[in-house]
Amino acid sequence: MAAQAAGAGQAMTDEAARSLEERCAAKGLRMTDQRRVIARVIGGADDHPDVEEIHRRASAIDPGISLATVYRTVRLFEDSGLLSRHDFGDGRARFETLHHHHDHLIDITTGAVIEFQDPALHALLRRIADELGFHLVKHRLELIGRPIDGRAGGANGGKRSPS
Amino acid sequence: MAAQAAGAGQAMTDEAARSLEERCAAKGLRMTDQRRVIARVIGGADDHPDVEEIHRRASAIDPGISLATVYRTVRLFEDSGLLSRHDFGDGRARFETLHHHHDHLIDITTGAVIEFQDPALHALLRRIADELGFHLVKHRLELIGRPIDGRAGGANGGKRSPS
DNA sequence: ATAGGTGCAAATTCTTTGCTATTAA
DNA sequence: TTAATAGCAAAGAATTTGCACCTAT
Repeated sequence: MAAQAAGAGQAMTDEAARSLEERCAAKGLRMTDQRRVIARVIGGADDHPDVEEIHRRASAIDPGISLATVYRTVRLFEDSGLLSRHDFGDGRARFETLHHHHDHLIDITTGAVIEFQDPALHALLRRIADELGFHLVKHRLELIGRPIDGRAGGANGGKRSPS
Repeated sequence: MAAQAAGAGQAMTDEAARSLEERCAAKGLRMTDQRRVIARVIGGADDHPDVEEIHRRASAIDPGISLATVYRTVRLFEDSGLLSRHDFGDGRARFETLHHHHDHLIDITTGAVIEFQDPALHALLRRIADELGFHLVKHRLELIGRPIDGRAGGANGGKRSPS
């Protein structure tokens, strides 16, 4: 089987959070309380929160954090190569830590996001770019699908459905 | 060769414009002067203009057309299945008529958009969705690439660089 | 000490909408 | 005729920014 669902069962609630903080520090970023909290929130998320959701979760830990700071921090982390930003079709940007490479399939009926990875796909994309005379720097890909009757939610390994 | 650049040399300045107008009428849309002009602009474009650019080009033909009308028309055409909307990373939405299926590669150095189509890619995407338990409804894909030295602009068949 | 960060509110940017006058069918 | 449309300006939603005050390093 080429494509396999990924990202469902990783135990990353605390470990990845700390490593995001670590990676921030390693990048030489000034670590304020706010950034630490935001890093923990994003690193500990197993979904793809938008800025407001990150702010909501961060506020639960430290009520003083402003939305502007979340925007600034998320931008900073992205520019530092620690986060990736996604556009799932609703107006807002969604974020996740940059762990293993994967792409997303969006359930058109629920909005749920399923992660998958497929080496053959990446090889093909690289080859296509190459044939057009380009070195593939990165790509944006979302599949939009409708569950096949009978095996609908099966691939969605316990992921919270994002509204 | 699997992927081939497409969309560069089609003679569509007038023919596709008329056919977009025709398709609008065929869909039962009320054809106002504004819609006719906007249809001609979009149908005649060989690039991927955003709303402001469409408005600019439409205004050159009929100065009375408002931006709001362009937004409404573009939305209408999209909902009628006559247009596709793209997000190339800059904030605004880009549009093009829905002709043959293709995807886009964006030159990271210039922002130029190269169209390509690759049947093997689409087959693979369908298969991936299928393996995850989904019927592939549609997909969003952009490759971001850097020209390989020596054969840089070669694949870009006379396409206007979109700022 | 001080360059850089934060909060707040105001500003931007892209897009949608309420309302009245206009028009295609 | 009359329901749908256009223009205009005001409203929204997401994101950015100016400024005075704080704080990691």
